[in-house]
Amino acid sequence: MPTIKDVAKLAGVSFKTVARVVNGEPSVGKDLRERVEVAIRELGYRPSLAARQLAAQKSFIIGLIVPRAGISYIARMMIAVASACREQGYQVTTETIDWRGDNYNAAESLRFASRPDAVIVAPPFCNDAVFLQGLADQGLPIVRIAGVTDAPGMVIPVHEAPISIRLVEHLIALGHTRIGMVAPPLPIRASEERLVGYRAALAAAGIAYDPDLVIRGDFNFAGGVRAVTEMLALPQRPTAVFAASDDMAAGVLAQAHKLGFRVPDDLAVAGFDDAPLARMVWPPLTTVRQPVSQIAQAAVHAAIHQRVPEVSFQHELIIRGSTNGDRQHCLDIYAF
Amino acid sequence: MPTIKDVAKLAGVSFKTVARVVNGEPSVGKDLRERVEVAIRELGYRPSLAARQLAAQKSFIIGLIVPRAGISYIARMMIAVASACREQGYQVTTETIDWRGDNYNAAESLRFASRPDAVIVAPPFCNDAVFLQGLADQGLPIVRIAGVTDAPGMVIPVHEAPISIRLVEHLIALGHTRIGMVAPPLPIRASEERLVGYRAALAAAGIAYDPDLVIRGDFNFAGGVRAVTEMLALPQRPTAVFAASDDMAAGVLAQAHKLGFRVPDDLAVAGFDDAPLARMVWPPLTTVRQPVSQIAQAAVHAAIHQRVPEVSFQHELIIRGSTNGDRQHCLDIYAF
DNA sequence: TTGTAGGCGTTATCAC
DNA sequence: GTGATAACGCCTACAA
Repeated sequence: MPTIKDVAKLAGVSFKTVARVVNGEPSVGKDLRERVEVAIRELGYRPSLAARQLAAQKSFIIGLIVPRAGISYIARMMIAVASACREQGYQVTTETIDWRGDNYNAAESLRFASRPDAVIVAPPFCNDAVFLQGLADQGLPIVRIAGVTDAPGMVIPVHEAPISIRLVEHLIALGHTRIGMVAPPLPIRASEERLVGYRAALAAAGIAYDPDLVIRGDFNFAGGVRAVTEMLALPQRPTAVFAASDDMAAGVLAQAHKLGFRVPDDLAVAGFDDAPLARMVWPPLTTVRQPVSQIAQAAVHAAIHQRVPEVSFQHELIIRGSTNGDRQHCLDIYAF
Repeated sequence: MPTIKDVAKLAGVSFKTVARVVNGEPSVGKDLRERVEVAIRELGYRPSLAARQLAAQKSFIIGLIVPRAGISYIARMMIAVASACREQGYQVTTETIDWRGDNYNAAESLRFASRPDAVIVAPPFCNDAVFLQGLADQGLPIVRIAGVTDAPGMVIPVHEAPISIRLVEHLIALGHTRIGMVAPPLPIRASEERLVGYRAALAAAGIAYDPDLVIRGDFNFAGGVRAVTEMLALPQRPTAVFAASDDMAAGVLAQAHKLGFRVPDDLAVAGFDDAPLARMVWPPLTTVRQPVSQIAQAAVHAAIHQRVPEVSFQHELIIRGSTNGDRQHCLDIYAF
């Protein structure tokens, strides 16, 4: 493995000049710069991360903290964060925290061996003040994706109420007036806006809010199954259900099938996330696609430059067979 | 951040003694060792990875190369490899390669900035000799998960024929004689054994092999849709379909629904992988669970010690509503 | 614009 | 058993 000195020798310059070229500093003569670049290519030189880390007292690593549940959103986030980091010459190390219910091993999990320069914290941990304080105490700059509570760290704001309104408006436009909601587990998280949007859309359409039609789930398949079972047993059952995640929507769908309801004729179903799953159930799910890669880019930028960029994210309403009756398979390859 | 010298000063020993304690070398007196351990705890000292990397000329990092498609298998593999590495004091960096069809950017993708000490290569790349040679040329030790072709690197052998036989036997025991197969895309990969097992089980039961009933898919949902469409149009249609992945099985299932076939009454369906998806479609899929974490552990061991451990892996047949008629939701939380 | 000295926190080598 | 001393490859000063 060639070192900076090998390059310097071959190019006939001091190693500091090579370092300047490598780091893109402007103060290098054109001819020297070219000689150095040729030598670098010749030798296939790549700077040693370890040496840079040691000398610069920076790791060039961004930590990413995600839950172990909810694969598709995580996978998308991991991939998006990784590629955003790479563009900036950084690496990612992902810390996957077991999250079952509310019982997870907080700050202790976070003794990153790699000593990241900053950490990006995804939901739901981005709203756990104790957990975040533990990170802050380690002196780590923190970026919270979709943070809503009062806690240490920069926040990448994500607002889901407007798109949720549009989704419910879509259901209302189809003629539904009894619309159930499988809501997010806890009020203290960004996803609560999905419920807020639901209520706003109903109100705007002059439909009374019926608390019996709102049941909180746990973002898992099982939560959807349970919630819809309960709803369908009501004297005035819903004719449409909006689940706050695709996993829960899949539970709603499966249970509807099991109970013999036809979708969307007897019961319309909509989800949230546009997980791969959404296209693989039958009928495919109407849902909302999150701008994950934009969010990831903003988070990485904030992590590296200690400043949240000013951007607004564009969610997308995706209408499929589970609501509008146009029963086609979605055969596109899933784009992360 | 305390250094080894801070610890040494506090403990009143030379920093080399501290290093000996940290690295678990036996040649340290009992009293000194305890003094050092106390000092380490006192200061919350953790050795700097960067410095170790630089001095030892090792990165303590294992590279993992996975395709971008097929989320659940990847996610499980990533998590399993990461935790196996952590147990050994190593880190992982995952390189996700875009793989659509056969057109991926091979060796170029692999200039790991982190200079891993070894790389673990998952399917399908583990059977691409050119690709692997590119890695080998970089001087990287290679571990191939489920490698079957002749190529550089150690191989973690995975055999899927026996469990495939059991799966098809299960279908035969239910009375099926016309059993279709949505086969893996290419013969040159470990998953081909799924087809081999299919044929072996049919032969053992005295059922003639009908090439019309075997259609190769691409491991994606769309492949399952296409394959089953073709099969169901045959003069003598199958009454059961074994798809070589859960994604394809989901395609089979969705298309069966769309065409009005009842599952499993009109058509039984089975998959492979036990992806989260398998429990979220209706009816839930009969499938095969891969021992991913055992495989990952073996691979990590091989990567670190340059030697493949002698282990055999235990696949598991999981029977659900898509074949046996016991139509229950599987509500367990997915265990990676 | 270019080059030199010193140090970052470990491991490895060799004395004691 | 224990402890100096020299690397490891690069960056940050400062000097020329």
